[in-house]
Amino acid sequence: MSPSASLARRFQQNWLAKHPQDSCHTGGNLDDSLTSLGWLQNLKVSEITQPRQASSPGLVLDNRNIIKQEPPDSPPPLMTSQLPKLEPRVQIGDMAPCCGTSPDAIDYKTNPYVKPPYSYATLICMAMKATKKNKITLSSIYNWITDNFMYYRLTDPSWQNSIRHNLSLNKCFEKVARRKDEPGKGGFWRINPDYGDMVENGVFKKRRGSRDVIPSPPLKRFKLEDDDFPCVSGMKSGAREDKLLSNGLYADSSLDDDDDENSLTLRGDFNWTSILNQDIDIGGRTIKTEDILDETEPSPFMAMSPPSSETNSDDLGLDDLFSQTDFAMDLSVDFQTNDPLDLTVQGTTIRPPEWWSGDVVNNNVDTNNNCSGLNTPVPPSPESDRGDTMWGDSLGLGPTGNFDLENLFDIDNIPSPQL
DNA sequence: TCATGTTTAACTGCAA
DNA sequence: TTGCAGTTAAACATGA
Repeated sequence: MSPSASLARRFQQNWLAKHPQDSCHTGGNLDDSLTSLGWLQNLKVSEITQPRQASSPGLVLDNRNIIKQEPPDSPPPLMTSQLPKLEPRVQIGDMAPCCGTSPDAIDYKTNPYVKPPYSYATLICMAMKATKKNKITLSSIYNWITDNFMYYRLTDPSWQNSIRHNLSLNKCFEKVARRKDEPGKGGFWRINPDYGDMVENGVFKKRRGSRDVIPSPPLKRFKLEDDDFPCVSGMKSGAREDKLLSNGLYADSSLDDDDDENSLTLRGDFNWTSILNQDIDIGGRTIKTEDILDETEPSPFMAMSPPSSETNSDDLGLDDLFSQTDFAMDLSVDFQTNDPLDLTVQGTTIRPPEWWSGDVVNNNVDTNNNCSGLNTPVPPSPESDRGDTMWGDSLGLGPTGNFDLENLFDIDNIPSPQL
């Protein structure tokens, strides 16, 4: 078992020992795993969109921030037991990169060939779950889906019609009118409280499978950028404007200003081992894990624990953090297919240590929105400094260096969040 | 003009 | 076989 898998298992065991109520939806009427959406309650969105097993050789940053290829026995992501037991259809003729792998190994986040086995209603629920607020705009639903499922990023946009159709037709979804003083187009959508129980107990079935798999990549809208920066490859040209941070990473605008203006997401795959066993070097300072973990404030590390079933989704609790917080780093190119992969990285709400005043001297600011490279720590951009999160626009920093989070998975060593 | 939202219709696959 | 759920396509209206 790989180190990450071992850590994850240890963490899961410890967590379940402490929170037996989270031992899941195994009883009652929730055991119909195909039709139950009870798992949505405890869903950590990033787990769905990250591979259980890399479909292509993973690339990681080593202790010196040098990109290297991950060993073939790359660790699975954490807590996959919370995923619904769906069985994506993979048909003969599917020459996707997942060819030769089990359906479980399909990485829907990067695999453009296989349609995710989730119904549109489920996708909408996921997107709604992923937003910090209890309402979401249509465009944010689009963006969330395209951000988390490569298939929809590249395929014909007719699926958006189906999303709208679902929102309008499905009584489980409710439109929330935009206030007159609120700028923007269209209204908001949320899960109808009257149907909340139905949603949680499973009203949506798995999507039909007949047209789930297409024989060739649906590259109708795919366009490589003119430059060769891998971090921008795969972005839809003009479709949306992610904020390019000064370190070459993208701040995710999928949860747009209507939903979560403080959210920065880092998309793509992510090697937990390389992250969890390292200190973080920022601006020449090494940040210890314990300096980041703050029991009074949410952090990505807290978010790696499964949500308590007692979490109130209306509060900013772990539930929100699960959906908000991803740590991911995808690196350049899939060696098997040469497909460009998303290089952006996710993370939210790491509070900077006290000494961090935002005045770190660094000359690597790239004001031309060009990639500075993943390995180049850069200071905050003055004009975009909101001072809200270490990973946000204000501080365009990536995890560069080492941080040891071995103890992270011993939850006894972590203060329980006050929910 | 385009995004958003509604509605209708045809189709497929699954389960009873 | 039939009904239902889900998908897809299309037409149309509305508003920014």
